[in-house]
Amino acid sequence: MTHDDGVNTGSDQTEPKRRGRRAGGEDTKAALLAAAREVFVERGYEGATVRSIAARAGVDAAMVNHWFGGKEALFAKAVLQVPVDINALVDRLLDGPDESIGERMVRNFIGVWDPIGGGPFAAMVRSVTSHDQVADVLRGFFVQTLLKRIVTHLDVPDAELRATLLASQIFGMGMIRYVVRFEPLASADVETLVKAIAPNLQRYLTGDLG
Amino acid sequence: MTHDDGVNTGSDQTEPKRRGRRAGGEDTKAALLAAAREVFVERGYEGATVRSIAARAGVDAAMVNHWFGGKEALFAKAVLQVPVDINALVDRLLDGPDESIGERMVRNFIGVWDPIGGGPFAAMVRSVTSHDQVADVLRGFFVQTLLKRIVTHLDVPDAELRATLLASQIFGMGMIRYVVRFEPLASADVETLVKAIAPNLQRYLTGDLG
DNA sequence: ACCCTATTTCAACGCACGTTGAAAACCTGC
DNA sequence: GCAGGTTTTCAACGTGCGTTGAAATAGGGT
Repeated sequence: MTHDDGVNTGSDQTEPKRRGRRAGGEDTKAALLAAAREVFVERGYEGATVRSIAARAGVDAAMVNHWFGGKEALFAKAVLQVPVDINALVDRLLDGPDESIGERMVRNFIGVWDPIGGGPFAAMVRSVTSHDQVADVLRGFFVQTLLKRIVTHLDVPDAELRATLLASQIFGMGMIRYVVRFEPLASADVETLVKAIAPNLQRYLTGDLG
Repeated sequence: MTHDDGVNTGSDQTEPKRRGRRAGGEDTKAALLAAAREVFVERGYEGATVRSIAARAGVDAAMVNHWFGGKEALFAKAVLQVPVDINALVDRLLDGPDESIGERMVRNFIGVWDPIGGGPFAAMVRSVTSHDQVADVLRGFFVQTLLKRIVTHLDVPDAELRATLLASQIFGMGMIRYVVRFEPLASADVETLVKAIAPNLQRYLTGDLG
């Protein structure tokens, strides 16, 4: 509530918007996708209305149906394109000595999410917990592209268990830092977190679990 | 969509439901609370409609307003009554040698959430991520009753940081096990998790973070 | 220039939501 | 057994949603 979408692009003329095809440079399909990513991130699936997305894109709500066929389809197209380039991220993680993978994980995770403010992280969690269809998609996605690559790179027993333990610590750090915001972890600098958390990740990766 | 609430309690008589006060034994206020907890857990705040909650309770939707004053108030009453008795839980955690607090944390956490299926845990997360008002309440609650007591019991530097690190690992384990359900962690038995996670918790509690 | 088609806005539909006021059924105290 | 209050259902309201069909406007081909 109490939040209005700023749509005015300056002109305060009272004439209705012109219809018909836009001037050359515009691409409403791309504008809708960008707006959808923003609004889905801010409000979650149910909270993000087609009308607000269209308003953000500066376009009529009917365009969502015309270009994507409906809200559901737009959501699929928009969200499944959101995830950061996970493969490149895993490359960076695995590139280097195995003894410092934990440290690189902490640095990369914070390096990715801190600059964009953690909002998208909270949105991802919101999607996972509130929209079963997308939860399944994201689950499969993470398991296949992230965990599987790490697992096959490690030459240790119980690789799958180690990978999920790893995920639990990273995910938990994200929850505390970006979603529930417990201090002082939420405001701690990278070096502090690396020194505190990396050794525990390292133990999950290559240490003795049992 | 495509999901109907089964409300029929057997009789297929076409006569409308009788009005007026119920027969003696019933307590619709309690029935609404129970139904609300279930439906809020299953669908989240926005997804849980007043009508579906009332239907689950076998009662008219207007009862929500009559007994609680509205959906918002019902949500507050229902959700804020969910949390397990945290104080008793902290007692159990701190009762014993400091060297095995980590192990007791894992055992107690799993002992609490596993029997109730993890659904309420997912609901808590859903509440935190989708409803700011409740997020604040829960945040204050956890910080004051859980973290503060552990912090004052520990005689170590950086107690607050240690407490939040602890929370990150426990919370993350809950997310992986109950919400996103990554295997094999989601199905691992308690002993496996104790051996894997407890040492890391113990390091956060009493180890060297520097 | 002219038609044709793609693009866009507009107005309206149907639906589901939370909420409300009044009527009906029940219980309690006298 | 009747009066008064409590509990419950019912019907309706207003709102906002996603979606739809038609009208309006622009560009592209010939």
